[in-house]
Amino acid sequence: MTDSAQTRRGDHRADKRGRLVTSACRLLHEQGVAGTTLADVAKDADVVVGNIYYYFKTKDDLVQAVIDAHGDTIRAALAALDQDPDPRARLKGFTRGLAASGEYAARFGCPHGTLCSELGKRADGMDQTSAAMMTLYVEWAERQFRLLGDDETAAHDHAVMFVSVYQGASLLANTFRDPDLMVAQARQLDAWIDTVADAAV
Amino acid sequence: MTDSAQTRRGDHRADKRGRLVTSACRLLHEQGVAGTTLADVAKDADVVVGNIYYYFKTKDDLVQAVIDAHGDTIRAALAALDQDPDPRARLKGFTRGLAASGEYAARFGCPHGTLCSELGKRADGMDQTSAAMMTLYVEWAERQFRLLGDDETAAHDHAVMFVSVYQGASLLANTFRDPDLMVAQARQLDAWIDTVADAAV
DNA sequence: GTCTATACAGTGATAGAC
DNA sequence: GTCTATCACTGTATAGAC
Repeated sequence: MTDSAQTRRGDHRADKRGRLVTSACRLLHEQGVAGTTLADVAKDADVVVGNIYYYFKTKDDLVQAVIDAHGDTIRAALAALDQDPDPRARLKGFTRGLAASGEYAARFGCPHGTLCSELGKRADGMDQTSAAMMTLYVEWAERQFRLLGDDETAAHDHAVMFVSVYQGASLLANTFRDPDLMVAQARQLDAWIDTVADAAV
Repeated sequence: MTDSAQTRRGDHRADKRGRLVTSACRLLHEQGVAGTTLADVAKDADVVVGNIYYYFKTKDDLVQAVIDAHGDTIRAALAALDQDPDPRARLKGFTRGLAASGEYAARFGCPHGTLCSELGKRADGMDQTSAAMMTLYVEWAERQFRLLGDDETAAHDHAVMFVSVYQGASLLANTFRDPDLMVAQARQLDAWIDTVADAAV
């Protein structure tokens, strides 16, 4: 994210770095980290494979760039939801997005969740940086529950529950290849939000 | 599971097949499918690597055997919970198990969830067989919610929500390396079960 | 049934010309 | 900055002796 501004400055066709990250973003989601080769990324971005190493020192470096890009995406999406002044409406705006992404999740799961799942087994630093994506979700939800009247620990627990359902539903939608599952779970989540919000006040 | 009886019949030290499945079970969980080589499994099971192919035609065959073994484990665990006559107590027995497996989940995630996550991106048949593990959970929970008074669709949606929280919490506990997260979410799930159960009757 | 040796296909990464 | 060629290595899988 520190260099994403630099990445975007030149939007000429010569912005190979940006194209590599965009392609890697999609391919890592669809095929997983281990299942995606640098040759795959290079081909999709229309870059010669050896040239990747001019922009990224190692494959992990490219993965890191993808994680940073996801961070930007998440921040932007949550900022859009923050337009609404009502915290409960914000949370439900989130679940509306969930339901809408059913087809997507059913095919490949949540891009951030599956990435964390795969990197979570590693003991090097890569697992910690992917955790930052989930932290964005949790802290955002935490703020909403605080505004709804929760104390600090309640807000945290509710926020984790909120994100858990999101991630769990994405996993199950993908496992069962069922987009409607996301729609149904978004409804469940809405009902749960109401019980929590009503109890908090 | 069809040949698990055969596997168990001879418990001599010569039961190499059983040892291979046991080792693969653990290693696939800790390192992922792609991250685990047949050499890893062979070494852990104290079997020469070339010999694996006498028992399993391909690596995917071994993965399939692991999935079948997980199926047996899940069935046994759920059957143990069924000893309790009260469906609500059964569900809470499940969440107690969740809280207890915090350390485990924090290090490597849920063995079944991470397996589904990784295989879910594949388009061959392997993704469907791993889905069977999740079906076991969902159908079991579905039966409990039916007994609590839910109609068919409500029971299904509640069951999926139940398993979603389980899976999502496991993912987050692993992502944040936080065993306590599972304990807190087990409590959240208990509270949710109560609201659902009380509303159903 | 068990083991050794090895074929074979990638895959990440580097060197160096242009 | 870009490209070609290639290295070093790993991983699945097979052949065949014992």
